[in-house]
Amino acid sequence: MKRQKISDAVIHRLPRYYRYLDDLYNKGVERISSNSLGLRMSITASQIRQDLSCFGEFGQQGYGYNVAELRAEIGHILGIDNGHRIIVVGAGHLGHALLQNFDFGKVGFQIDSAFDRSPELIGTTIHDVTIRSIDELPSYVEQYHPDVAVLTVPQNVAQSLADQLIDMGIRGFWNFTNVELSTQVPGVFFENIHFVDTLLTLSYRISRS
Amino acid sequence: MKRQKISDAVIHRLPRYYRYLDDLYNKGVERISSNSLGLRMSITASQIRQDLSCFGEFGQQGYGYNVAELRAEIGHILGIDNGHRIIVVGAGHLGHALLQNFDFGKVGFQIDSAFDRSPELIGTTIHDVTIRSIDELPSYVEQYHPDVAVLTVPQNVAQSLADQLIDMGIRGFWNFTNVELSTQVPGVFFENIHFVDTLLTLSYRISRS
DNA sequence: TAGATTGTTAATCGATTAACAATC
DNA sequence: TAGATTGTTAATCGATTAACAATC
Repeated sequence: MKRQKISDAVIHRLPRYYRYLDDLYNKGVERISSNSLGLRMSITASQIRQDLSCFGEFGQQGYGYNVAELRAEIGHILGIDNGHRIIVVGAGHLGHALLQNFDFGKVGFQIDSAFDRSPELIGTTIHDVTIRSIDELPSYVEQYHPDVAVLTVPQNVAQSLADQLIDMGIRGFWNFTNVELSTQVPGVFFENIHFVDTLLTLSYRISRS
Repeated sequence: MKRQKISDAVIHRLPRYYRYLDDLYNKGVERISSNSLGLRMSITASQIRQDLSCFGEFGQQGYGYNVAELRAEIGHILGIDNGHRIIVVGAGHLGHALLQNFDFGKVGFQIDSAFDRSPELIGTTIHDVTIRSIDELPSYVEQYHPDVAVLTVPQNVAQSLADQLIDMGIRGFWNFTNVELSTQVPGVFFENIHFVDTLLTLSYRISRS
């Protein structure tokens, strides 16, 4: 096992590995070789072995990988078993859609609460998650120390809200506001979701085919 | 200008260039050098010039780039001015959120119609887009020839629906179903949006900080 | 003109792939 | 055991960065 900085390329492949292994696991597949996994994922067996070697030795010569085991190992690397707590800030349509459809528990996130400013939403429940007033956010965070915030609020409040949340101790932002957030505070991470980028990539591809 | 295959790395940076240039444009900035753009975007000036050189010569020695012009050029490369037509298939919460919040027009997509199976939704209007019965989909596509379909339907119908849509002539899928879609048909492209991947990347990062 | 900044070529760096000894 | 397949080292390939002549 190599001990060096893990490249972004590798990190971004991990969730995909996890998805495929989870799928195999749910189908009851017991073992798989880097070769056949590579075939399914359209990548080389070499790359899979190289990637995994950054984190340890999970296979066995002549056998391959045990699906359940490798799935668990990659899940562990991704922090799925850390019991991270997450809150949803902004319960408009997008926040609503995520609360309704996204299985936070499946990737190890415990979702406690959602927050909104709109009086009609406060007190209602989506998929067992209660929507609270945004005014309760500071005391809530102080008490329960969630790790990550899903940001589905209007653009104009995004950065200032993020700054407040960072002050309160939030360390990760799953940011759907289309504003590129940033901070000076170390140890805080953003995943900025830019829907428009993927649609433009698609636009590019169909434009020259 | 180099004439060669454009790498995926370059293609995926184009939408980001467009976003930054659009922002500068809206702020009324007239010109920018590769150096100062690179500073803003946290990439090297060299990379910007190298990337742009795949598509033409858009700058001027001693001056830099005209923001409005470069924005328009990259928009053109991305196919923003092709007047692509797009439909939304599935008007649940996520489809609803996209119809409500996403500015399709801003990236050159004309959104005509949305489709759902649920009787309560059929006939209603979100943001000027009428939701039609999914039964009308074939005749609609035949008549209006949309290019791209946004897929926000349940997982179990995703692939079969995609196959049907491909038969009808749809060439691009903005796929939010979390099913990795594919086809043998050439000239058809998928952008598979995996929310879970980005959240897991975030999980990874906060887990080791 | 002089200074600034491009587009492009060459150099470097890193990521992917190939090869293979080790071993289950 | 023999065959299969790993983990790792070396080779290749491609992407990023640096350098600079061209020129606005």
